[in-house]
Amino acid sequence: MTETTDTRTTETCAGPPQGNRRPDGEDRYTISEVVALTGLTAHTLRWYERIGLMPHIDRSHTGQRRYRNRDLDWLALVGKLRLTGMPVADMVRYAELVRAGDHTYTERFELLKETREDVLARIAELQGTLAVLDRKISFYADAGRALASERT
Amino acid sequence: MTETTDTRTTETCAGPPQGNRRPDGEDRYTISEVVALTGLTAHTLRWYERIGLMPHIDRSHTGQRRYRNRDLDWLALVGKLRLTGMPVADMVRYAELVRAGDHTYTERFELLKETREDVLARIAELQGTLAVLDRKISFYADAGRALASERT
DNA sequence: TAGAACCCTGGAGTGCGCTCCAAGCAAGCA
DNA sequence: TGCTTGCTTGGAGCGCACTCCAGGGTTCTA
Repeated sequence: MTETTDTRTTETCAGPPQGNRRPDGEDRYTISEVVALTGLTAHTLRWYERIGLMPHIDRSHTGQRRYRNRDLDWLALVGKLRLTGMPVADMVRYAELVRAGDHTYTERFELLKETREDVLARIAELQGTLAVLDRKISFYADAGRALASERT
Repeated sequence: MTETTDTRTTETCAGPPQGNRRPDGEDRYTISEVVALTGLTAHTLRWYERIGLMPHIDRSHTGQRRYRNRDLDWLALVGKLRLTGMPVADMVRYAELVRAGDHTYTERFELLKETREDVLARIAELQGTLAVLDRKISFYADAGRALASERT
């Protein structure tokens, strides 16, 4: 159970495996392939690397990036965390913990649990908003019917 | 059923009435009172007004803002919409429709329905993220137990 | 009547998360 | 061989949603 395995190569951790991936060993994607697979821009991918949100990406003999399946898995997790509104700085912190090795397990655990609480709170907030929207929507639906019947 | 009534004075539209409000007629809050009631900063309140997200706020004889209950209701709605991630520009658009009068009912209706769909999609995304987090959290919980038993 | 606390304005500044640019190297192909 | 397309870098720029500032007027309390 290595640090790489637990956070980056088990694709069950970041959603179902995406279709068009190459088998391990031949998984060397160019940046534009990763753009197509993730929906991120090449700018963003390079920026993620610069700020330490990505591990060091393999390079071809001429220095071009060659992403691997585990990098895609990591990007999938980052994408999920981004959806929660987690600041990029916090994700960088998590990435640093992963790089630091196994002794950071508990810290990562705590960080994930806090994030989980945040997500639950966000969902509750959104459901509150949904209730407000539904009230207003039904108000406008009634108003629309009233106007329609006035016209007839 | 006036335009003001439908979107700003019916407090049932923006959540339960907050406790410490004054009765209509004596509802003239200073900006710092609104700060205390909403959690927004005075800067933000003035900025909302400048960009057209607030209606024109009543002024005292010396030009100081005096907010009314309907303004608080509107701010409560804005707060809810903000939680959905709706861009301020879209909220300004909605505010403009409200100011424009009753003939914008259907447009407001459509806007709210779209927002509702967005919120539902956001909730679904967050629930997907929650599933990922739960998988990772239980992984770390197991890893923690394994490390603990190794040590004994 | 003084002093503290509050409020006003237009405009400039901030932090975040990208997004783009310039200048150059590399790879595939007619 | 030239042409097109793609990739590289550090650093500058952008849009959003605030956030703050300077310089001045107002209101409240003692």
